[in-house]
Amino acid sequence: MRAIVRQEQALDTALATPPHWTRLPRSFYRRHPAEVAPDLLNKILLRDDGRAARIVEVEAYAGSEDPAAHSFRGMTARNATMFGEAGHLYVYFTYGMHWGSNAVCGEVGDGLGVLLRAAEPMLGVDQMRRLRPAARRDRDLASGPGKLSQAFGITRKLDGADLVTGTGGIAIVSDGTPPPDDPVVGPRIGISRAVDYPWRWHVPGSLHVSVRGAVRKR
DNA sequence: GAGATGATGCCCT
DNA sequence: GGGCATCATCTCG
Repeated sequence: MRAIVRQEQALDTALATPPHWTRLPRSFYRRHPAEVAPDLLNKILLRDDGRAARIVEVEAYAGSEDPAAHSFRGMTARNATMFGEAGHLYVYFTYGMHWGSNAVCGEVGDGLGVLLRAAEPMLGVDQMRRLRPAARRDRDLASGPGKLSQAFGITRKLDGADLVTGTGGIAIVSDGTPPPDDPVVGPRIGISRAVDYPWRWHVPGSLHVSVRGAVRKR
């Protein structure tokens, strides 16, 4: 309990550092991920040590209506967080080496989420560089789901963290920048089922997205 | 228990 | 644009 209080205070400190950053309400996440995802563009992923990056690319995953979603076949030990309360972080491990970060959406039991695919580093960039020695340029620090998770130190330990309150040491906040009016919409990446769902969005012109132009094949 | 398979990233060309 | 690294999780038996 005391640890939770410390974490929330730490987030408050981080929120106070750049003025006027605000939390998102829980209701923001209690919608279909295809609505939440584009609204997450230009929001800010924030850690309690001050690391911050603007979200520039996302994908929606829609539970039982989406064969590509981890939650498609129902709840398992791995994806249980995805079936919990909206606004929490669902973290999974894949390809034997990469972590993926999702914001849980909808209502309890739905298994809906938005994969955070790429972000533009804003604060704490030195720390991100230390965690991502392979990145040659700053645009490589978080230009992919695995890279983003690595730059933010996101592992299984953060599965279930509350992105609304910051409990767990990570949150998504707003600096008042609205989502883009004209986000780039296209097919999702790195999946083999339901590849034609146009559920990937990114900020037009951003140099920090995972793939620009042509869609990656699989 | 074994076998298959990824919501990928890196490096090289 | 392609090869490869590398293992948790799921599924089936």
